[in-house]
Amino acid sequence: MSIAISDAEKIILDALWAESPLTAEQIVDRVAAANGWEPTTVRTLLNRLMKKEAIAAERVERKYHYRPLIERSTFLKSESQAFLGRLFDGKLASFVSHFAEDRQLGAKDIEALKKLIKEAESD
Amino acid sequence: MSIAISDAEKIILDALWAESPLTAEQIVDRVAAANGWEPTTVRTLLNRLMKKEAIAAERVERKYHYRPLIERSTFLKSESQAFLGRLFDGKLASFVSHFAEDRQLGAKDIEALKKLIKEAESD
DNA sequence: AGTTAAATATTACACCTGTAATAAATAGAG
DNA sequence: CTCTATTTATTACAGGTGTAATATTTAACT
Repeated sequence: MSIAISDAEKIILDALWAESPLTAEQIVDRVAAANGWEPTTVRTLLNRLMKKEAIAAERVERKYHYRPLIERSTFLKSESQAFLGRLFDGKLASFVSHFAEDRQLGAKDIEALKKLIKEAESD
Repeated sequence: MSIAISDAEKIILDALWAESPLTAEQIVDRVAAANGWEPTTVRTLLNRLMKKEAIAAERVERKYHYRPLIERSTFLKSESQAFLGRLFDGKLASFVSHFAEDRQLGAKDIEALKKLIKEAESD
């Protein structure tokens, strides 16, 4: 089941992936207002992430300095794989195809895809 | 928040998308063993899907005949959008790019992507 | 009409998640 | 040494989810 990070927990991880280590207070500053959270909510999420060993903390004076233990790219990869597996039989092409059918493919997406293909082929 | 169908519920929906209407018993036959579920578990999931109005049932004699109320493609679309939004800022290209970086793009994927691009452009 | 078998409906229960409030520890101020 | 402010830790609580067991309804049989 991948790494089982909840949506709320991921917001904390995002902050730590952007910059770390951070103290609890700094994390509160970065995410609480934007999500309408009380500081205690952020603390709870930090504790849960600790328990899951998704982050670690080092005590410096009286404050903890938190840093991520799992890498962003690892997380994205496992979530992506879980998503494709769950809905599209693990196949990227099925997913993109479904997307295209729905006419949700924008010009920008097409440009990006072309570039990726070129890179993948020249490799 | 899309349609909020849980993983277990989706397994039931998959059966109904493949064929419908089906009776509870027929659904049990199709999914229980494969998932290690008791028949009552399947009933519970059917009831929850009813409450969510994801499926409907018609009583024929003494059995209900279930059918999906949400379309598979609608569901896939909303799940896909939620996934891209949650992890890749809503951008398909970011997702594919992350995928490519990881060298998870297979020859088959590239073929499929090329075809899609051609179709999208000739459109 | 009473009993049984089949089907459906209700209830259960633990764990996860979102969202905190409250309690405890500890360092610094007086 | 005691009080207070800061920080961390513990507890809470409702709703969703996985996974069922039990209870009720109902149609059919004797």
